[in-house]
Amino acid sequence: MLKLSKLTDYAAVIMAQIARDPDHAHTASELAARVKLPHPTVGKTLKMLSKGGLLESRRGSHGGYVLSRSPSDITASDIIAAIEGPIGMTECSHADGDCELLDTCGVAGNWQRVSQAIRTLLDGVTLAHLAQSSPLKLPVQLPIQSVTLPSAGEALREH
Amino acid sequence: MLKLSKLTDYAAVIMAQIARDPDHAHTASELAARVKLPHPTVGKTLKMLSKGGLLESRRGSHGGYVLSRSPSDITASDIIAAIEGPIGMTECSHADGDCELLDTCGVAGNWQRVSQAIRTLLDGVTLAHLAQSSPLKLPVQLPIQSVTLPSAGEALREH
DNA sequence: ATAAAGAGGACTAAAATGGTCCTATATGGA
DNA sequence: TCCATATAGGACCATTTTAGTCCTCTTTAT
Repeated sequence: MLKLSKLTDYAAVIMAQIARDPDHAHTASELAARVKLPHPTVGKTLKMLSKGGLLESRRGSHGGYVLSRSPSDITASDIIAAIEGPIGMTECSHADGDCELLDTCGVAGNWQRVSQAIRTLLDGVTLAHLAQSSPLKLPVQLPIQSVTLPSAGEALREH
Repeated sequence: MLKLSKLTDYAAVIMAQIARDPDHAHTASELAARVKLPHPTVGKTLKMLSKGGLLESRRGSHGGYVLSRSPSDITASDIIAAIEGPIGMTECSHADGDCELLDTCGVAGNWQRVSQAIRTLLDGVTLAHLAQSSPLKLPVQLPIQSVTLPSAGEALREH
């Protein structure tokens, strides 16, 4: 279902919490309590976000985590990539893909375009957006169809 | 990684095969040979696509599968939904979600918007697009940012 | 020194996924 | 009519992925 993993989901919620109070460090236990999830799980998630460069950590007493950039400079793509690795719909979406069906497949290139479009979309959603409590006011119909369809209709007739 | 399942991947390839030769029925064995995948797996995939209303099946000798609509009326969303169920990034993206963290979460509504945007994007990609052998010529940068960002920046300052 | 924190990784349990196979049913043709 | 060829619909198992826990080590403020 193109679903995010639970960990990614947690990550978003946790990042949003931090973003709403960005001026001091937050510990794993504090966040676990606020988000009502078990401490070890929250800890793990925070470590991944930190490794992914989205959080700065401070060890020792009075330690914790702080955003490494402003909420508007952290994107949904960043968060997803930190937990799940590079975003792509198919094996062959990333460079290292070694799909031996490539010749019979015939759709690889097109899926890659679609992946790219989704990535671009997620690049446009920032932590600042996610953290705001009232829903984002995106237009229900994005003008994507008008971008992809005309060229596509013609392209179909190319061969 | 927002990845499609392998089955969905197969489904797309198989649908594309059929779309390229839409005028007669294709059997599971024929498609399996063409796509170089095991017959049982292809059979399973075809059954799902048929149950999902994307293929019409004819039983018995000279049976097989035909597209139930024209390739330009079958979308990537349709294919994904037929194999993986409703498209949504999070549990709470669909109506039946029963996430008990909703109050502490604070990002649910926003993820739902993002899901919706992705769905809209995938609605705009048809089987006709996927089936064409030369890559879709989507602009690398879709103008999504210019749609989502301005309103979002203001929305942030609302509270 | 000590208590409070994160780093890193090993480990287990549970769930999803991929893949196979079997039986039943429908259809066309000899 | 009978047979070969298809799909329909599940049951089933193996594998992988995911979620979650735990332990030990290092860092840091008091």
